[in-house]
Amino acid sequence: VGFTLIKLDRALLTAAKLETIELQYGPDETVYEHGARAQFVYVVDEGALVRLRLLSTSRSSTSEFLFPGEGFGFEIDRNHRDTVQTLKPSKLFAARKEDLLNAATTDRGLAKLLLSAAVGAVLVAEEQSHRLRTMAATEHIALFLIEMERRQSVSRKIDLPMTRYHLADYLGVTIETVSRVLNVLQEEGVIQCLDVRHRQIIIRDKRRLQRLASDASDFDYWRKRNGRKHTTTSQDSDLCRSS
Amino acid sequence: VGFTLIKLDRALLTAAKLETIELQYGPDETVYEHGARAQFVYVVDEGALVRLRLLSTSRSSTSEFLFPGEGFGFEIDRNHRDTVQTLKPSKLFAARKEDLLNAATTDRGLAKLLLSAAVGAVLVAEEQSHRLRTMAATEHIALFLIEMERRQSVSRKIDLPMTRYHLADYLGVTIETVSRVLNVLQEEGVIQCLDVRHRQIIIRDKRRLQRLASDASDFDYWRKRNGRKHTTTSQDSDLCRSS
DNA sequence: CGTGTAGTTGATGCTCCTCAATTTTTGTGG
DNA sequence: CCACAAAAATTGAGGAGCATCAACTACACG
Repeated sequence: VGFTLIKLDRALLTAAKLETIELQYGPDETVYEHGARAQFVYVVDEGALVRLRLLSTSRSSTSEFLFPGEGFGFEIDRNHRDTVQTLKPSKLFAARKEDLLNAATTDRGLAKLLLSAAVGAVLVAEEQSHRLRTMAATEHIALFLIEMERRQSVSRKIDLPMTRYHLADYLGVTIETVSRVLNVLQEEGVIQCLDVRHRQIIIRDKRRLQRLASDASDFDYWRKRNGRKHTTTSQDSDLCRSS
Repeated sequence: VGFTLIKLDRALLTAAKLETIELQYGPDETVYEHGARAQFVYVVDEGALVRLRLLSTSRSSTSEFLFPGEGFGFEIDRNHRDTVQTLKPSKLFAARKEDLLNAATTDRGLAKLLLSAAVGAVLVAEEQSHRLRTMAATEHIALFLIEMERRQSVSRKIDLPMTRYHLADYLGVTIETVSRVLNVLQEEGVIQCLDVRHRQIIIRDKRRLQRLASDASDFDYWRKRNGRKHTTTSQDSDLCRSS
């Protein structure tokens, strides 16, 4: 799954042949904030970023994470509705939104690409809604790990550049739950954590992880405390082999 | 909030000046199914519909409800990814997707409208994700009622044409929870149900409902069972008067 | 070496789901 | 119009799943 407030990507900006500016950021810097003028659109070249909403009183809500090749920042209105921050040192390409829109009015192929990008972003956002409605914490985290592996293409090793807070806000659970689930996944040998902060992970049993992503009802992080709940000895009920 | 897989609406189709077909449906009929060829885009003229995904094993997941003036059915790919069904007798206008796209290539204003519609759909879908992440059942249902009132413009009286199943799948809770919450809202005098099936509702205390939509921690449907939990006498904590 | 931040771990119980029984409504044929 | 069955909605008991709060550990950075 790619992403974003209109799913721009590197291919789109290349197709548009726009003048681009190269931007370098350190860790934990803000690219733009909620309310800022939306003059540019961006594509990630290196690094990792997070797109979020600042909420009134309580904590923020993470909309998505951004990796190389993925774009963000396109708005129809004059101002940004979200905030984007770097998670580690990052390199971006920025192009003027006006230039992109102008190019789209003359180049029909580009206009169609732009529309496809927007429709793609709707599909991704609706998929996320669907997951939040139906998936339990363990399933959700398992699926997240699988997608992180796909998006980072550095085979098998996953780098989680975000904090537990970002991760928890994105998945709709608490940081404690994320911590516990990752811990049990490691104890069970499904994943292996390389560093102390558990931000580098290797998937050891991808099949199992995929099964957990579609149904984790026989696998929960409190199992060790309570003992099992389903004693039906169905440790591999073959019904969910969808993906 | 309007909606949809690219937020088409009546204004957009009018602007496009396309040839449209008028369609009449009875209750519980299917407009199109998942996988069907996506040849047309639609706008609701009368009635109410539901857009959903059919899931593999378990029950379906409701993406949104559609009311007069709202559009649906736009796809970039050749096939529909969702299913749309009527909730009651409905009248639709349909236009050829090809005609719309062709019109957009010659009319730049229309192309921009189309793009705006798509970006608007992203915003709505992300808002929905945000709610599913952060809101509790009572808050979610309260907000749903408020939005239904806004969208139906027939002042104060809300018509809920969907079943409890659709409602529950849309909000990410069970039908029992929906039933219980509506019941307590009625007992508390916040709403009043006109018919036996609780499908016609009048909002009696909109302020209270708005407060519940942003924080229902001092109001829950099991309060009568357990007694209160927060005895802090903060019955109107003015901090959230955002909308 | 303290201080701060990120993350873990444990105890407790709220929130809501699950399952089952019941009631109400709708639809159908006599 | 009235049985009858099927569907929709309500209601209750009980407990699963996860949040909350608090204490704790480990590293990072002056």
